[in-house]
Amino acid sequence: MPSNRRDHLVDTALRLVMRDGYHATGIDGILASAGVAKMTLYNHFKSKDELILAALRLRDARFLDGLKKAVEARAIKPRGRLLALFGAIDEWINQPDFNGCSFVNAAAEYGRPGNPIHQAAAEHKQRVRDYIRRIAAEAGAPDPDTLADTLDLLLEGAIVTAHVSGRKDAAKLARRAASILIKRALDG
Amino acid sequence: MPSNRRDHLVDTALRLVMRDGYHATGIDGILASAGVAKMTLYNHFKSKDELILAALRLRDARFLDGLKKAVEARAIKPRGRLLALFGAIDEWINQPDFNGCSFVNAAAEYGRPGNPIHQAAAEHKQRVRDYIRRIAAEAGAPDPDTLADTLDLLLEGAIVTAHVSGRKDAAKLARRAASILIKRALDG
DNA sequence: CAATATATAGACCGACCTGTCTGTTTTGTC
DNA sequence: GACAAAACAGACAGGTCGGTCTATATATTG
Repeated sequence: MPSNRRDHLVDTALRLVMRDGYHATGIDGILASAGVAKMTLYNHFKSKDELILAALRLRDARFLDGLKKAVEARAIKPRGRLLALFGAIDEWINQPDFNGCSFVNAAAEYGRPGNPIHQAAAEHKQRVRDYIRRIAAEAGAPDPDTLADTLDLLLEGAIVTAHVSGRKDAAKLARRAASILIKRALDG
Repeated sequence: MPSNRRDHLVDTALRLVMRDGYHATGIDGILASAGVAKMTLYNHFKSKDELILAALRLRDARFLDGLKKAVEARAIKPRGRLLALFGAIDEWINQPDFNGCSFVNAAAEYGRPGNPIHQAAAEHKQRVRDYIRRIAAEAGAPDPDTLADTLDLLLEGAIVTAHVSGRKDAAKLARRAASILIKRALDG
């Protein structure tokens, strides 16, 4: 039963690390921004890394939930939903506060694959891929794994390109390529 | 005419930030690893950020040079070279010390697009895209820009997926999708 | 050899870092 | 209103950060 303050702390930490990065965001800044005392943090978490892990779990849940809702609102049939993935990402990367994928950024700062934070990023990406795979299977793809992996590559490419290069059209571009690949995978 | 010590410093800085990240790599560590005095650094650079910028310029030159050489060694005809891009990236991401794209990682840590380091990352990506575009044009693509942008998305997706998720087959997967898209763009 | 530029080691600065501790105040529950 | 749990503010510790400064030593060049 997590207390309200714990949730508020995690939410604040997530907001700040998404904006400023992980190493660049200090404990004191999070506490000041949340209006929470230091000992409250260390009563709920063993370390800054544990707080970050909780923040990433929150981000994972929110992102997947939002993605699913956006996709399902945009299309009913599975094939349409595969394309709707790119519409949802397009909307996201064009938000003014878009700052790249928190998990890619986390993996960038915690580069070693054994690091728990890096691992959490990998697990998030796995969950996204699982979701895409499910839609691909529902669409009747003969090889839903490969189709999901391929579409996921395009999505990741669009997200990272939108961030690094500021290409706001990256998702639309990815969508065009995806359309071809989906057609070929399902109809070919 | 840059002095040898300057080059050595930049080279050392690049190696360390590629391994450990930008904020996580301290000045003192770079100096100790390079065997160079602190004042030597500040005689050649105004700040740590300037040193990082020099390191990224070095990385940019090395990466593009290596990519071109690898591509040109793998195929003669432009269409083969478009596919060879993915072979080159495949080789890279399967190296044991692969730690993601330094420029994606830089953009992750210096998230604001106005930041000079972020900007250097964007410029690097632009140069990569320009190179791909040139090959696409040589291959006779009716719309080399779009083809290059699309292939670049797949490449970026493969690089980031290989790093975050440890998918060593990401480039091979991307290559398969690229093959379809190239065929369609050139023959379709 | 003399003169000048460059590199050296290392002390030092103020700021910031994560994490600990103390004592006080608020909060929630019976 | 009594009592206990939780959160409070804030000092503190030990370290690291980027960056400056001094004084010594090493190269380079005339």
